[in-house]
Amino acid sequence: MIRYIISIYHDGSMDKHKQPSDWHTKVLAVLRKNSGAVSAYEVLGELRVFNPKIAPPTVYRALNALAERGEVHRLESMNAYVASRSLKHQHAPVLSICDDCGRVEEYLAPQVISALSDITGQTGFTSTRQVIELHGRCISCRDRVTS
Amino acid sequence: MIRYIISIYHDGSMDKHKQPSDWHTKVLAVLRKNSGAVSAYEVLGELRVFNPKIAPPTVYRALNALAERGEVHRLESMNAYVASRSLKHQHAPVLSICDDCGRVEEYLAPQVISALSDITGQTGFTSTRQVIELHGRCISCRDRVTS
DNA sequence: ACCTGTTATGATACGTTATATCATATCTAT
DNA sequence: ATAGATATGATATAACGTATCATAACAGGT
Ligand SMILES: [Zn+2]
Ligand SMILES: [Zn+2]
Ligand SMILES: [Zn+2]
Ligand SMILES: [Zn+2]
Repeated sequence: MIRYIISIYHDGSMDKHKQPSDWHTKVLAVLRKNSGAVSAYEVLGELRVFNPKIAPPTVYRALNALAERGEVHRLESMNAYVASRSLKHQHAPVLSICDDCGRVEEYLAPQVISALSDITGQTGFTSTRQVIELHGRCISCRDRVTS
Repeated sequence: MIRYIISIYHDGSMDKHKQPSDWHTKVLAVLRKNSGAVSAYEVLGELRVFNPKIAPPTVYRALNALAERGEVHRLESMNAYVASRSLKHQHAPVLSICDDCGRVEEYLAPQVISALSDITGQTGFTSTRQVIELHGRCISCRDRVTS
């Protein structure tokens, strides 16, 4: 059954919602613009374009929701976030972070995950979340400067 | 050549140093007392026993120095610290963190590290630091509760 | 159309984690 | 002694994250 609903707003709140309330989409767009890590407060700054009064909990709620859906990854070693590159996540990604240019790449590495579960299997530890982050230097940064 | 030095303090500063200034040792002791993650500010709290006026930079300096020497590990996914268990680190450890009891274990896993360098090797990324943290449930917590 | 319980969003305030900066003290070598 | 390098103390503030409560939107039953 399809219902057509005309919402009635008892105050001016409808106006607020013309500039629509889907922050998730906007947060994701900010992250996708960027090839590297973006902090929650950087996202917050960019979203002030749409609403100068936006507050941290709005951003963190969006980031957490997107992370649960696998659309963004939190870079635990940087307290920052990055948009996901690969569509499906069978398992946790390996994230490489170039400390020179900030670029983050994402790899699906079943061998790594299974090597990890070999280890934990021996000890009885049951892992529900894997954080695998590699810091270093990407190939273009290595080519760019002599060292 | 051995030199015997009698330090001369032009003010009362010698008294401050009877309660000696090696915070590194004290920070490490606090972490070793604990089988799990300890936040920098928890360490700070414990060190107030020795000097109520101790400030965050002192603790962070000690933690960073200890981490560089491999005596403690920073748990990036918890913004906390743990004393190292294994004496020598040929390479980055795998850290398992029980989200129930907080216990942290440390594994040396050459297979994991080499699986990781296989991946990055293909892309030209040169990794200088590896963060590998597993969240989940340790065996004693699994046995303790039915689930 | 109304009531009701549930979920999402807005808003305020606060808690936690980390560092910049500058002053002082200590050490080392000359 | 002096000077440069390194470590520590002290203050302030920046950066990151969440608890809490109020309001709004949504969906189901009457
Ligand atoms: Zn991804
Ligand atoms: Zn780079
Ligand atoms: Zn260790
Ligand atoms: Zn446990």
